Amino acid sequence: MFDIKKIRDNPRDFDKNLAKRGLNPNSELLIKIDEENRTAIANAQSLQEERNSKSKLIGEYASSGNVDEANKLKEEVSSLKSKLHDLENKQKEIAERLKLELSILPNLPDEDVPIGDEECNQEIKTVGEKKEFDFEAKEHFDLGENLGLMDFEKASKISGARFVIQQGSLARLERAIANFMLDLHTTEFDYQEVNVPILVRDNALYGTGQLPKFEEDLFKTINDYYLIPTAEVPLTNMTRDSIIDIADLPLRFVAHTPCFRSEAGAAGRDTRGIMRQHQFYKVELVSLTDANNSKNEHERMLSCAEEVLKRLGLNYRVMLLASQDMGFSANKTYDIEVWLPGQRAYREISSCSNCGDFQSRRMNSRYKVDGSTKFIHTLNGSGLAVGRTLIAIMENYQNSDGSISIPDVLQPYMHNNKTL
RNA sequence: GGAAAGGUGGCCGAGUGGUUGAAGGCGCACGCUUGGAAAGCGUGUAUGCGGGUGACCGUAUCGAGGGUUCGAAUCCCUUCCUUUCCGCCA
Repeated sequence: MFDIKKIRDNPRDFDKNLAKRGLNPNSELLIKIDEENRTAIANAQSLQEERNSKSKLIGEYASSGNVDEANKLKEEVSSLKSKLHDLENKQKEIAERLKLELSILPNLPDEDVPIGDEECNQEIKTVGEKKEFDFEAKEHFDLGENLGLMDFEKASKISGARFVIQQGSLARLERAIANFMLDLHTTEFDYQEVNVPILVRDNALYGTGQLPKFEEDLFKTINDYYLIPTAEVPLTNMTRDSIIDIADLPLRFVAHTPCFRSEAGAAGRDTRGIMRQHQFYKVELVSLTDANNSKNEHERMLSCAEEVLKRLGLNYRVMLLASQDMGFSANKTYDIEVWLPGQRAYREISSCSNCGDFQSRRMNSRYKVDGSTKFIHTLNGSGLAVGRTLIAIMENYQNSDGSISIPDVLQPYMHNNKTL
């Protein structure tokens, strides 16, 4: 969400930044609505002033017993009412329209974000080596089904497409992955573990930017709750409508939750396996910082997510997303892509975004510094997507007999077994 | 699900129709006092919007939205949230 005053002051810069996002210039329209709004405010206010001052007089006349004067004024004010009502309604309508126009605009890219679509994403670094096999590496769903631990058919009978049932040691491995991540982030990286609601109201989703524009990506209950598409929603909203002392920043939260996505626009993509499910687990990192520290925090968050992959011995690369490939609320995003030998491709396993004050304006999350209040900066990142980590482990640790070795760091969570 | 009580400023809390943006307290800031600190005393201390170069003026905001009224924190309706009791329940 943008400050209309900034747009008013610098419309050309604003439009230039929109262009980086691949959007048409918009400042002219916004400024026009804003002007209408301000005119409407001025009109309504002058009538309000008249009403207020005359009503005060009525009070004075009434208390001094001057009934005639009071009655005369009452009639005058009465006659203002319908006109004032109309003006106020008109102003509200305009203000709503302005707010809607502003709320569907994405955050603008930071200056070091490459301009363009996903072709322009920049590879920042690669860590580790692609695993080589002396046999043909299988994809995770073949491995899982062959082991009898992954069942898509059974799941589809219960819930339809894009669901899976995992059993036995594989179910345990997924839990182990999540526990390992939570332990790492809480004990080594200063993140506080939080257990959050996974049903949320529209306000929370508005705050993080999923609403009003992306409702079709969400699942909604018949009682108007939404299932969270990511724990970013509840975690970031932890500071909604509040003012934090700068001494208490940064706040770092980590949560392990199921995530629910309708995958409305993804028909035909990743239809096999657990790559793209309606329901999946994710360990999510959220940091809330002051305006001066979000850039550092962003790098730090990326390194926290990377550390998970390093300790699991997985080959990955870090991509700096181009302006048109970033999510709605982000001003800068790093994706971490893990190497999947079965697919022979790098696939996204984490996305770490700095949202600046874009979300906090929507949530009204502020901090206090030297007596003045400012909007906090919000950051979120997967640390990591649990289901996709499971895929990576299965494909990278597969053996020629179809068994899967368990990475060293996970063995303590797996009864010290070495394979499944 | 039934019954009831509440939601007021950074925090606590008073306020049931009239100059109340809102008493009082806490906190915070500045000043006085002190060798220094504490205590004490004094002064100040919400936010958005509109207008003005500015001092400042106007307007809105007492959970949210609507209504009654010349005038609403105060009355009415709707809604959200919190708490208590009963019922049910993982």
